[in-house]
Amino acid sequence: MAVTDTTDLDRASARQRILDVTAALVLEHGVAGVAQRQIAEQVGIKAASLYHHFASKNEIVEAVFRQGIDVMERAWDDAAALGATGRDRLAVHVRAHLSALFENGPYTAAHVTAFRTAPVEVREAVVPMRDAYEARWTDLLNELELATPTGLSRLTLFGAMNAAVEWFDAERGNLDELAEIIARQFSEGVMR
Amino acid sequence: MAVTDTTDLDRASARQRILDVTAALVLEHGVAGVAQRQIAEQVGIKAASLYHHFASKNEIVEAVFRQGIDVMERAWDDAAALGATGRDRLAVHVRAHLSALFENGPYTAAHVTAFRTAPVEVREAVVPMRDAYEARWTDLLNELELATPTGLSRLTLFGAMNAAVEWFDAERGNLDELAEIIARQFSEGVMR
DNA sequence: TTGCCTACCTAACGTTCGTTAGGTACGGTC
DNA sequence: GACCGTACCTAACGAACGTTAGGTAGGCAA
Repeated sequence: MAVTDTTDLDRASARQRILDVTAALVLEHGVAGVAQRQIAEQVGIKAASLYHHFASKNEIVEAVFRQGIDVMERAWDDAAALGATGRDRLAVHVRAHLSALFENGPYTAAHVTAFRTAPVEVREAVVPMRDAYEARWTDLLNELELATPTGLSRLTLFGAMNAAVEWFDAERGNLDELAEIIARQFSEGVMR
Repeated sequence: MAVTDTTDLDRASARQRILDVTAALVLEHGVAGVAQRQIAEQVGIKAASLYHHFASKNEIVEAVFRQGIDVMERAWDDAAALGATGRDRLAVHVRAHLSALFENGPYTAAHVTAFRTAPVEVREAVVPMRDAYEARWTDLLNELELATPTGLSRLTLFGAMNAAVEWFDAERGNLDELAEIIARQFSEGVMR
């Protein structure tokens, strides 16, 4: 008595279309700057129909933020599978984070720019997922034994990477180059 | 027939109180997330009375952003007056930028976090002022002859510094230390 | 054929938004 | 004492907000 495949796909794709346009709008205007009527219009439905897929605006925004982390974690896993060592390991993961920001939809970019000003309930619901991703970086930086204290280097490194959202042009820029430069700046003091 | 001093002061201080609470609220919630009634309440007046001091919400926000740049430029000038050379020059100006972010009210912090998602009209009006501040950094980094191309190093450096808004605790943290660490990370390749 | 589920719709709710009109109380100027 | 500008106020405007109630059209199941 399972639901048919087509229904599953339709339901999933409608949901995904809503999240796609919400992520793009949130990236541009912030959470409070996006209206559900605006989301609905770009999806091609009426605002009230959003409630067939999500229970509230906050729930949509929360799903966008979660997917932003999903994208980062998938990029991390792909990078880890490369099996790089020492300084290269840092470069590879920096490249992966930049990939999440620019090569997999607006989710991660929306997350890193809009999370801080989102409603408390949304933030609190997403914090555990965020922490898990940050912990991966903390572990990596610890293992690399940088000259700078791990906590600080993670925070400034995140700053340098995430700030690219404000200026990097995904059409023209070269992400490999950017990743190399950022990794080099942060890898003084790597032991092995 | 000049207006009396007390009136000038009152007018200026009322205006400044409005900007103070607006900057703090914008830093926390973003431009779209702040209502004029909320600003007015914290100032201790009614929303309609804001129009005695500013012509619109956008005008208030624009004034906040401009003051954010003012604070940065004053900090820059103070730092320049120290007459440091070589690597120290970078450290001194990094420290100044952090001072603007954390030691002179919420203006600069509000600017760097909320500018990107502000209404176009507001952004366009403020862009020339922003560019002037950025040009100071471009010149400085050019003179220091870093290994990394000037354009990129300015952008990642701004990222690392501004990101501190998201995590740095002005009560507990040490800005001198943070400035030292950031400057060190970005000063590999300084010639003299 | 009937009935149910899905994916939307129209219409409207109460609230909040930025903004305007038109006061009032008060300190200083003539 | 009449007058005027300043700094606020109350009241209200239309528009937009998130959200809810109650449809409808079409596909699938029995």
